[in-house]
Amino acid sequence: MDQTCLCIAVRKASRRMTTVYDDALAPVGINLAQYSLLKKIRRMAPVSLTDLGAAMDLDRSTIGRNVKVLDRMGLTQAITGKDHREATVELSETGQGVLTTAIPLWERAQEQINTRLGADKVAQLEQLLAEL
Amino acid sequence: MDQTCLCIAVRKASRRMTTVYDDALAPVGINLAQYSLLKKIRRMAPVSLTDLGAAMDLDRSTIGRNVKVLDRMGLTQAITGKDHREATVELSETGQGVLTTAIPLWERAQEQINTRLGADKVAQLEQLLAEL
DNA sequence: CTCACACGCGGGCATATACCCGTATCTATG
DNA sequence: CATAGATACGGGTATATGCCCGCGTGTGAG
Repeated sequence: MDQTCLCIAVRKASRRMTTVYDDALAPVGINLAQYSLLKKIRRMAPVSLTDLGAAMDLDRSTIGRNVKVLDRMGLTQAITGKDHREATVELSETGQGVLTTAIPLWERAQEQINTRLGADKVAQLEQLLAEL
Repeated sequence: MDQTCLCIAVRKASRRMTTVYDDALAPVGINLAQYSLLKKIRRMAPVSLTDLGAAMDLDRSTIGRNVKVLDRMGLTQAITGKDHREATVELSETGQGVLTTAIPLWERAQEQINTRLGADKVAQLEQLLAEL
């Protein structure tokens, strides 16, 4: 008997669900990870990479690299503060526009999942995941 | 109000849980993704990369690259069949040994999650994830 | 004021993952 | 049998992610 591995199940679900959101966001040229990062930056801006990492539960270096991509896309910009160690970032105007456009697309993906699973099960799932 | 994004929650859970399993498996020098792949190869061997990909819900090229790593580690080996297009793989003896050693470690990680969440909630979670 | 230590990052290294294209091989049709 | 179309991969390209190391910057203890 093959014991199911919760971790593998979660990873698989993660991949699949990410694809749904990525597809939904494709028209604006960003993926879910970038969307998530943009939203966080908007909320926290101006924010250091370290703080972003802590808030998103991601390694600082990961944030650094991902922000670099957003920078290259012109969606974010660095701000120079007093502490010359910090790389503080905020959304560019383009970034704000993209995020605004992206939100309804993201909501559509949310609805897609809600429809497929049912709102109560989604809530249940969120609850369980939060306990991990 | 910040609507929680199920996808982001799943991704976060995936990262965190993967770390737990990766740490548990570290003593044998493999991570969860590799463990999962080795187990699948053992069950299906000799198996083509395409079939592995289908079984694991992963892109074929991803399987190819991941198997290459296992190959380099000496855990798997290629078998030449009649169809010269296929890259059929199976576990090496070392790979079998590593997998055998890894299983108890993996089980410990399973237990860790079970303890933290409770068996019933784990079952619930698996159920919900399967519906995605 | 200085210097040791803490802090914030970038870059190196490695894996995981996906998509696309080109090549090699097989197969089935004419 | 010859060739068009289907298959199976490998490699290129790009992102996401983590860990570790080294460098530059801040800061507080003496």
